[in-house]
Amino acid sequence: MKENIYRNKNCGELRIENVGETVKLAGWVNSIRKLGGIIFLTLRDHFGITQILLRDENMIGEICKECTISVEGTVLERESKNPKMETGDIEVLANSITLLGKCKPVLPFEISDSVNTKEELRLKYRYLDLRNPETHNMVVFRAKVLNYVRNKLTDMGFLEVQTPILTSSSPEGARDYIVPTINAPGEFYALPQAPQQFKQLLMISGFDKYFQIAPCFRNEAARADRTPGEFYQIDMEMSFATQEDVWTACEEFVTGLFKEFTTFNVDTAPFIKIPYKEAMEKYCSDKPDLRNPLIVHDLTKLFDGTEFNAFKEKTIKAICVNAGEKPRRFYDDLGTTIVAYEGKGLAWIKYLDGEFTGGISKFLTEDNKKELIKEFNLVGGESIFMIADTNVMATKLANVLRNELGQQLNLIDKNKVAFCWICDFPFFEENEETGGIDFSHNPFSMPQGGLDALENKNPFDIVAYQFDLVCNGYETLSGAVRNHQTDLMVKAFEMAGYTAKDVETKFGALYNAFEYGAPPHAGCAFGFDRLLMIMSQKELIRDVIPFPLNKNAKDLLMGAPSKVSEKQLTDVGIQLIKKDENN
RNA sequence: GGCUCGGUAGUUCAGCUGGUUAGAACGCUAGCCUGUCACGCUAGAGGUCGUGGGUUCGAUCCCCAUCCGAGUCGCCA
Repeated sequence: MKENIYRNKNCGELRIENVGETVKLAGWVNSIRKLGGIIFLTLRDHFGITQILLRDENMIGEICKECTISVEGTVLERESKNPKMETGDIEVLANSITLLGKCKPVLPFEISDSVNTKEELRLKYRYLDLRNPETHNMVVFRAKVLNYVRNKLTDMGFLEVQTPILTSSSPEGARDYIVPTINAPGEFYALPQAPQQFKQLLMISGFDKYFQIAPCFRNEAARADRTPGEFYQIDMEMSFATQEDVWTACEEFVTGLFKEFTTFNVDTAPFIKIPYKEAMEKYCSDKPDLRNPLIVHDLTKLFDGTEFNAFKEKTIKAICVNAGEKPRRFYDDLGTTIVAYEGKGLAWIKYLDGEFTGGISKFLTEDNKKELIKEFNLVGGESIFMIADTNVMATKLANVLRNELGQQLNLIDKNKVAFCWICDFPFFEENEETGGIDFSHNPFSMPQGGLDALENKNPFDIVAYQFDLVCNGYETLSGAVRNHQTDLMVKAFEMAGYTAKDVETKFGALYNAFEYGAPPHAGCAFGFDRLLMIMSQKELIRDVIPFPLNKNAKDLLMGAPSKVSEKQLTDVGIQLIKKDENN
């Protein structure tokens, strides 16, 4: 450390070898312990904590916890060492102390216990929360990962390109954040939801492989694993590339990442591929947690013609598992969970000593029993959980049930990281309200079978070169082979109810560019914050973001969003509607 | 926007069927303490029970409204 007027060493580096040296440290007062005659205080900075010994009580003056001070003194070997501290063999006997920044005596929360404080308060005083080594280290970890991402992708031949933040509104997808401007009152920029069009344009410009740690903005609601407002993607695109090329590149990148920063038992490449349709059948989810071994069975056919009213004319999804000796309460609570997700209930039976017991067992016919034994290879001790509902609801609830059983029966190995590619996503989906055709995922992706498929296949049977990388039940990446042919694009949009003119106005830049020789290209984007969340085993995405917005996309520290002056509004041609007059 | 849970001291929480002066721990203040490291001991200060209304002899507690926060559904191509 370069010496200056405040310090010549940091608070994490002094060891037994330094005994006898005169040093100068600066940092925050972490704790003060007065023992009558002598005072121990610990000094904390970015690098660590060192104990300071004061032999003169008067030296403490008005210094209290969390003041910043500079201490000049001699390194001593401690009389009683502390093996829990890295610097626990030594202490610094203070010759002089300078108070640099005074702190109020009562803090909004104790720094050492900040993680147990109400989140609202932590966010309002985020600068104090970030003094806690646990939160502090998260920011350091994030920086290290960022650095690795840059180096690794650069080594792999990707070129980092920054694309505009002030750009134009994209009509598809999430709602935009819009930005007014004094240059064109009444007109608005939009913040990018993703650099999608720009990265494709870069491919058309002849850049071979692109990446960007890209800020993305979506004006949508938050979840525990989804920050509202803004987030970061590791955005990638490759020209003259196939789906497999993207998979290979991503597997190399992501396994390297987990190996570098975690000690988890990570799946080795190549990761297994599961077509969307199969994922929905086996797991009732397009983001299955493969650490969970449970498989969903469809018993609709098995119960065809049943006299059990709750099962009549319903889709039946079932999970069979040996739940061990669980009390009745366990089954009831699972049912409550299903009802909380708007299910009608949870049917269950147990198979013990060759007999079906409990729950709805009395409604089973002899045929039902035989077929159940065959379907699940029952040997005894199993419980079968069944959901009867509409196809959509039964699928949704079976997913809830699978996750719930996985957790409650401890079937999930927390030390494992399970990856899978979910591929062959449907290109179109039915609009539930109008019955019309909508793009199901990404209108820019390439339909498998090309123009021929678009013209001749049932639209809902067409799948796209479109994929997600799922990790422990989280969607960590979404990608696709792009559609780079204008005739295909026009046809696809036409099927979804748009005209060629619409395509040109909405995606003008990209549409025009495709007419000047576009390379076949493919790419993807990782959710950077979500990757960090998985790597650091956090349950809240806010725990991996230095200055997160709260659930309602408010910045409690800076007070954003906030009102602006009349002049600012006039400059950009905006007049606010008064709320009271609006009702 | 819907649903669920929550808001009590600086912080984390308890507070019984509605009933005397709303408690604990940590933190803070003062005093004592020369080897602590979650230091210890003694004493003390600190409350608009989110806000407004209602029921009641009486409301932290029950009801209504409202604000704030979290989770979740919708939403997130």
